Amino acid sequence: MSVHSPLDRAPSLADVLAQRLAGDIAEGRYGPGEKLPSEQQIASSYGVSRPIVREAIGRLKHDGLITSRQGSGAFVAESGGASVFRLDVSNFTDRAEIESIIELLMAIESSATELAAQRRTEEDLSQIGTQLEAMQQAIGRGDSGVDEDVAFHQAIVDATKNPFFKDLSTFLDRRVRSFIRTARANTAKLQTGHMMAVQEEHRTIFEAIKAQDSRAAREAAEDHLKRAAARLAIYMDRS
Amino acid sequence: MSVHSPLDRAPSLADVLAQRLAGDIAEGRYGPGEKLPSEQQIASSYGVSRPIVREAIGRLKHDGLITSRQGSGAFVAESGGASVFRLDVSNFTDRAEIESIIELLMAIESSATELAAQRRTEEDLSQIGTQLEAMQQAIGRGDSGVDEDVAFHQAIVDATKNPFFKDLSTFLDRRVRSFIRTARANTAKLQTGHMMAVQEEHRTIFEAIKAQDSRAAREAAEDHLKRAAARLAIYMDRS
DNA sequence: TTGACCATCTTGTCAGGCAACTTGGTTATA
DNA sequence: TATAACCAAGTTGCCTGACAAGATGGTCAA
Repeated sequence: MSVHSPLDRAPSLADVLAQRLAGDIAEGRYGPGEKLPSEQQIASSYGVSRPIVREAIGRLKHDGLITSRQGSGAFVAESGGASVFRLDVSNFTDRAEIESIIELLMAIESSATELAAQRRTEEDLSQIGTQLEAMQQAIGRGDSGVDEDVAFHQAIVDATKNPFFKDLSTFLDRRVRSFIRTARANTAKLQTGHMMAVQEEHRTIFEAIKAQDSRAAREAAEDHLKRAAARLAIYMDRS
Repeated sequence: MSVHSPLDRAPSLADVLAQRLAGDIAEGRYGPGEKLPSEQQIASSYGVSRPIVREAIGRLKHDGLITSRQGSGAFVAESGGASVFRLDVSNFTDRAEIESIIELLMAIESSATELAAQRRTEEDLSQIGTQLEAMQQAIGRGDSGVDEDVAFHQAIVDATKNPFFKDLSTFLDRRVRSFIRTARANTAKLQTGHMMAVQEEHRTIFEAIKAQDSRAAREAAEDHLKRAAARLAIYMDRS
């Protein structure tokens, strides 16, 4: 039984207009700092109403592609490109895309673990330890332990004090978590053994962070993530 | 002489409304799959007009936070959180933020270099080699070589065949590049020596990728990026 | 009980208009 | 002539009102 994707509706006019304008900017038809035509002109030249133009421009503004000044006009943002990066993983069914995401997650988390080992305070360490313990108890209860697993990694990422690592990791974790959940549910027989292994790997990471051995922390994280990815791949091959 | 930032204007109504709605969703006031109030209701309850509500909702839709169906209503996206990640580095003046970005860039590029060593085709290798050569010629011409430097790393990231690495790295490079440019310009006396060193480090990376030695590639990339960050830090301390 | 049908609600789009702000030229003054 | 005040046109920000298209729930007839 498969869940139907929400069958992508016809994109709204504002959508296609925003995309066309973004394309025009990307292709350099409007250079950096250049003034865009007025909303009226855009509206008439594209054959849509001004509210549509406003909506499209508002979107580009939101993405940092353009800035507008009341009474003056809308201008393409300075210095090559947006100030906002959009990571769009909406088509989450493609296996290649999932693997790409997991790769990105591995890159982030292994680096984060290394940094965490260098920077962790005593409080960070206690937080991570708490999550490690929570995972242990989840195993004892026979829970899936996915939430505790994610929380453990989140605690590590928090210790880097780098908000970008944190936000990106939170986002990627969210996107991957449902996969992990179903994977663990569908491999119920192997679950206990797997989770004991996971916990062992977590403990190795924890000890490295505790010892502030960044190199060991990175290697332990890489090892753990590679194994985790392999465990996930087994599930994906089966389904 | 400092360039004034465009002195952030009063945020538009749609902006603050979008932020409030996003906050409501993040805090779980509207659960996943739940239906939002109608545009009319939102408009009257927030004291704004419907076009403003439309603009705000359109923004959230753009970010994958909600989906709307004509005739039915707007619904919070399923499965915890957006399908689009926004990396906002608009306040690029804060030094801590710059360092965080550089850290992220280092994490991405060192992992990318490792993957590139594993996956590079002959064509990838020749592309990377071409950029290495271009950098050499830029040094000969006395150019800054920033563009060639970036192109070299881009060629490596391309070889990973991972679009997320590529897009993220392109974006981060763009944001950091202007800094590097000014840094090299302001350290003109050290420039030649620095660039020879850079080129040497690049060659080490290239050789590792050529030999498909992923471990050596990662270490060379890490070494190079750490040195690059240190060179940048020298400039930032001076300014 | 079941099926067709319709009133109602909601979103998508449009038209027109007013207020606030910017800009460039015009005019009056020193 | 040069300068300063001023004004008119253009532009964005926002609003009201309206209609079309699609979805939903209830009603009524078979």
